[in-house]
Amino acid sequence: MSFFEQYPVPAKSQPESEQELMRRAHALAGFTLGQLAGFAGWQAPKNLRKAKGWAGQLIEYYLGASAGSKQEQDFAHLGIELKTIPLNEHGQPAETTYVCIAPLTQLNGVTWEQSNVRNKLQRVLWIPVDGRREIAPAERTVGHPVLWSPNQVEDRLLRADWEELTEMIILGAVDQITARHGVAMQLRPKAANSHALTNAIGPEGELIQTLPRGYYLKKEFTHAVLQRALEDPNAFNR
DNA sequence: TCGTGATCATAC
DNA sequence: GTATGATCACGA
Repeated sequence: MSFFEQYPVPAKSQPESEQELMRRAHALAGFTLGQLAGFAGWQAPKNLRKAKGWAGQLIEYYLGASAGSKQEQDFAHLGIELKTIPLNEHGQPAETTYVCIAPLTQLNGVTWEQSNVRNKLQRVLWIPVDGRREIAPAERTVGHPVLWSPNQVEDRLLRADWEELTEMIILGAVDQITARHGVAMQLRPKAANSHALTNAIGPEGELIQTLPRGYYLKKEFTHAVLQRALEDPNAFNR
């Protein structure tokens, strides 16, 4: 059977329902990134060193994510955020997962419920992809999708980390935050290079310039999320 | 070996 | 610069 018989959807079109999105996602499982790239007329890079977002953008294309640099979920009309997650030889996340840019000013009164982190993570479609570096991107296989929403325990973990980090930012201690802060989620540089600067709050409450930061999910947390899906296939059904 | 800090491509 | 998509790469 040809790929297009299994995937009779005009790529790049927006899925109209969660069911359609999931049908598309399931149809990608088992194919390599090279096959999918070929069907789409894309060229697979030799490695991801200068194409770090390539796999994510290829999956976006097939699932019909509204491309763009807008600060909202990939499927805003469905309330779903898309994340490709590279797995190592043990089936564990090979990388942390970028969530969103961290606001470093005008945080007074912002609550977890209003935060961009929570908005992005409220419902995530995980697409596991072989992330072994010794294998060429074109040979890496796409896995079965997992549609996840944080359970109470997960939400509390994320909230606690967000509140701790946000508190430090508000108190002018952003430059003392390292990736070691946080249990499930950490704050790390998110910039073109280490010379990039953005506004933040200083120790005396004054405006300072610092490296732009982003929120990232730690590997262990993401691993637990994916593990929960494997142990109970119905865990994330609604 | 692996996590932290650094970095790459692209759109606007 | 900010925001999207992320992974790289070196020092501990």
